[in-house]
Amino acid sequence: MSVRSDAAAKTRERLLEESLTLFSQRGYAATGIRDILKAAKVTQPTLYYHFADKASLFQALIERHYGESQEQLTATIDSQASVANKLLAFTTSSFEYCCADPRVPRLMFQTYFGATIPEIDGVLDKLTEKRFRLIVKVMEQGIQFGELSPSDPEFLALAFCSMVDQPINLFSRKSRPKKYLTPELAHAIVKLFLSGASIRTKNVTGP
Amino acid sequence: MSVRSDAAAKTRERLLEESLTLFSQRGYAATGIRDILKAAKVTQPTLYYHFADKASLFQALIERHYGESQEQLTATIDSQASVANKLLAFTTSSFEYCCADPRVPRLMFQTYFGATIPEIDGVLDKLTEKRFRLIVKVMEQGIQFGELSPSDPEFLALAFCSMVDQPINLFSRKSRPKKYLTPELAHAIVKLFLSGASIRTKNVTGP
DNA sequence: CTCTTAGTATACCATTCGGTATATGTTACG
DNA sequence: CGTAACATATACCGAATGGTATACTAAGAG
Repeated sequence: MSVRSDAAAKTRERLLEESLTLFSQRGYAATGIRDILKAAKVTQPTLYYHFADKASLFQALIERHYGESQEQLTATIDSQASVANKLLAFTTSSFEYCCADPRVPRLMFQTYFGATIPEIDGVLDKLTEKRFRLIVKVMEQGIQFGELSPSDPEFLALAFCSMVDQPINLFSRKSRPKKYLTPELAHAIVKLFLSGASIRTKNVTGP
Repeated sequence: MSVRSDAAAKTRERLLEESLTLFSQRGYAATGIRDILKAAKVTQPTLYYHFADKASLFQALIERHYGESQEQLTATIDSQASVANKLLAFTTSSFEYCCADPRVPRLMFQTYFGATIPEIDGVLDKLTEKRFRLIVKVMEQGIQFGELSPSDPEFLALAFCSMVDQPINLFSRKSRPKKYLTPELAHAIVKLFLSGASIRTKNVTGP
């Protein structure tokens, strides 16, 4: 790494960092290139030296952060043996990741659930699908090994991901996600998913 | 109703109808006033005769449709006695409402979860809060009357609403929401919420 | 020493945005 | 009949958009 290209990497980094802040706050469409330039203290030709256009900058941003979180998540799940613990690890890890830098989930959810942007469309689809498949696998294991009652693993994954992601989505928009996305909440979600909310009276399945 | 004001109501209606289609597809920011004019076959001064500005048109649109769905939902819940049936009615009713016109939930979720739009901010907050409170009440009843095991009713409502709303949000973006948001899915969600996913082995609470 | 990299500053482009102005027309109601 | 409601057509506004062009510079690399 030469001094020259090292400095270049730093400006590139500054562009990504500042655009993360702005995109996550105002969204892709409402964030002007000039806003980013001002925040990163860079002139317009410089931005177009590092990135082909606005969409490329955005895409680079998404892919970097999604890759990060995906790796972390996979490792955390694999470190656990039982399905219950895998799900708990998935939840707490997702919560922690959100609390560490709420800009990231905020950008993701906002882009995924917000208005369709033609230039960006489909960028997130493959990435979210990958994360979903991770949980489907866990559910399949759970059914196979007798931890979960036999049912559609895709349905279970959808329901569970909903219970995890919706709170992240909601609270990452608030001022203090850390106040809400606690380990206690993670635990409560997993427990509810596994055991349900109803009072269980003499409902025995075993012999 | 005079003939005159009746024709006026029809143009107003046409503006709302076409803007619903466009806003739900492209979102508020990306939908230009000119797009709406072209679709509704109306000139610009006419729009500004009926609505003060773009934001007012949008707000009128939101409030109309949210009011509709809210009334329907409250009535459906009240028509049921047990908590289990209330939750099932809430879910199926929400699904049906989405299938009847996916543009509506699509607009709602997109606006709520999408990028913050200063002119619109807070319009949906009170409305979604109202819907949430509806479910909190049901949970409180369920705990009080011994149908649900004692726990935080707000947490239960959050989890349940997540399981219902996230699929609506996801599938209202697809081409055929009716294929996915079936009564069977509604039933499965309620059952999962009440009974959980784990195999229940000799887990008796009663005497 | 020269060439390339990574930048700056400034100016400009066409297009679109939400919104307004003005002037004209139709038509139903009092 | 006259007036007010509801509409048309056309033209315009300032501001902002994403993106480009030109000219110039600092400095490390070969």
